[in-house]
Amino acid sequence: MSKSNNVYKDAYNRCLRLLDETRSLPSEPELGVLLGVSRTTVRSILARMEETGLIAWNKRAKTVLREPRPDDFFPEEETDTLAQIIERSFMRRLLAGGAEAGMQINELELAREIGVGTTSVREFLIRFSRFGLIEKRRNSHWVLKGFTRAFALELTEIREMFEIRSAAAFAALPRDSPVWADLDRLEAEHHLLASEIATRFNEFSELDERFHRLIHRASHNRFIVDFYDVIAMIFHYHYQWNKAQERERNEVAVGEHLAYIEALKSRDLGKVDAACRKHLKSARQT
Amino acid sequence: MSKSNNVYKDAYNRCLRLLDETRSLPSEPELGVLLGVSRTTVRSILARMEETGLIAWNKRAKTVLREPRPDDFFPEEETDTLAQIIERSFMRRLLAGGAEAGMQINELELAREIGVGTTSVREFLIRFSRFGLIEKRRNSHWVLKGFTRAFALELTEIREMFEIRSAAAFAALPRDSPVWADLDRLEAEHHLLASEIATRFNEFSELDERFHRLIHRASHNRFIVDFYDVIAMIFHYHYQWNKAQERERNEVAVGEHLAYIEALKSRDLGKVDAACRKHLKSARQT
DNA sequence: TTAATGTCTTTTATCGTGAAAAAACAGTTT
DNA sequence: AAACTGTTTTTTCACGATAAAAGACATTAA
Repeated sequence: MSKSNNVYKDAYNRCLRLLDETRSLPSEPELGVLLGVSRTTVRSILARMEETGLIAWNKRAKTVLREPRPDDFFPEEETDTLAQIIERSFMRRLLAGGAEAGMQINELELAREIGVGTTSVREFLIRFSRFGLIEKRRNSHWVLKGFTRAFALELTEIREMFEIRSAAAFAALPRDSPVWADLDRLEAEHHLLASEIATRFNEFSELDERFHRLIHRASHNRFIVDFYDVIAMIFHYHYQWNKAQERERNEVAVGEHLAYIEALKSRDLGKVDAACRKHLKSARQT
Repeated sequence: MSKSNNVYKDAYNRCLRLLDETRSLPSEPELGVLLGVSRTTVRSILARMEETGLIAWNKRAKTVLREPRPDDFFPEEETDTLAQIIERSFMRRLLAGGAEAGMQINELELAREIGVGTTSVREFLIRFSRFGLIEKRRNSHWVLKGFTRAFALELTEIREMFEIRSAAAFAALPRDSPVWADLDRLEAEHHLLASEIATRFNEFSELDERFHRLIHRASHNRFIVDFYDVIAMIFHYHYQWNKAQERERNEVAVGEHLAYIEALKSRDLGKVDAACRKHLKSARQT
């Protein structure tokens, strides 16, 4: 079992959803772009669709024969990357079990527990190390630094520096920059969400991330943009863990975002700074 | 050839230098701490030293029999980590050959060229990616982003933010903090280097790194401290490449450092800020 | 009874290998 | 000739295996 074919399975599932919309599928290269996979994978997908009677495939002609049924889909859990699987297991362990600082992490044990090879675990840990939660002892084990208060404060400090600077850069962008249209679109989504906050409050975190990423991108600095990965990762797991007053918190945040957007659109640096700081301050509480 | 014994060889060489100073070696655990390796490795070293007639080893007694000769040492190049070897090859390729942005990086090709397994190259690239010079396409190759002017500017922007903040934190440290003694020591070293700048100017880069790392550490923020790795890496290879007016540049920098140290010692935030900015400004030129 | 040495076990670092996926090449169709 | 399909080659991803190095346990000396 050297490599799972999750790329194929995931693309297959997404391709099934395309069948609902059309009578016939586009060309192989076009499908490849659409699904974000190579033509090799596209052809495997088409081959199976033909086999299961979903389409008739003859060279360029790919006619849809029937609607996909639920059992045509591959199970969700088979579409995950190994990296995702490892990350989830690791984070669960970290959040659920005792995640005391100083604890040592054992590659082999982790690999056995998750049921994957050691190489994948090693590579995951190396990638994960940039989040500042673990550290490597040369020729030896990894050390957990813990989800401590100190960590949160250090993260927040950088976040504030970067966000304030990015917001200023954003406001200074010329009127004809395409980001203003993006901002308008996000503003509309915020209004929509605000009006249906009672039922859709859990969709906020996704919107939140898109909004902040847009702002950070205005810095035109790869280190600032990349750092948002750290923030996003922490937010992601923090959300899953701490659901207390989620609705209220999100409602407040939407309001702050709207004020923040307003300030950005005014292009008044003083206002931007104030709105940004206000939002960050309330984010800091959690 | 699953794993080279460079840890052993390097520790062996360092242990040879200890023989000059003493008549007999300390206990195994003590030696382990001294050399930074496990007792297993210490015992391999002792075993070989006994074999080559350097010491007489009987349980606790480890008497030095003769001075080490040059040919007792393992060749320098055999003491390098695989990671170091890969990094060097990679950087040489990057700096020497055409390092145009957008170029693809091929794991397999790199591995073959350097003569190592693909796993090691992969792990190196993952670690290296945090420097912001390369980027991964999922399930596909790495893309080189290039040593461009933009990269230098983005790096400088963050560096300035972090350094100014760290310097302020440094100056605010209480009088009884041990860092002041460290600073005094560094100041003395700067004076010494300044007086012998004609012959020792190439030792500056090492001093420079220690100085800035001390300041960054005062931020007590792991992200700031870790970021200095990026700066140090770039400096390291930049120095090797651009030796023009090295002496003059370093002489100026030593002077700026001394003024900077003076400002820190005054604990006057205004002065610190000014000295820090001045130094960063001239560093920016290059 | 503390701290060393001697011995055995576990973990890390690295490689070769093979399937999945991408990419390159060659031949067709419009 | 531009864009597609068919076929072959190359690269990435992940595994198990193995030597180096670390770590744990048992024994002995001071």
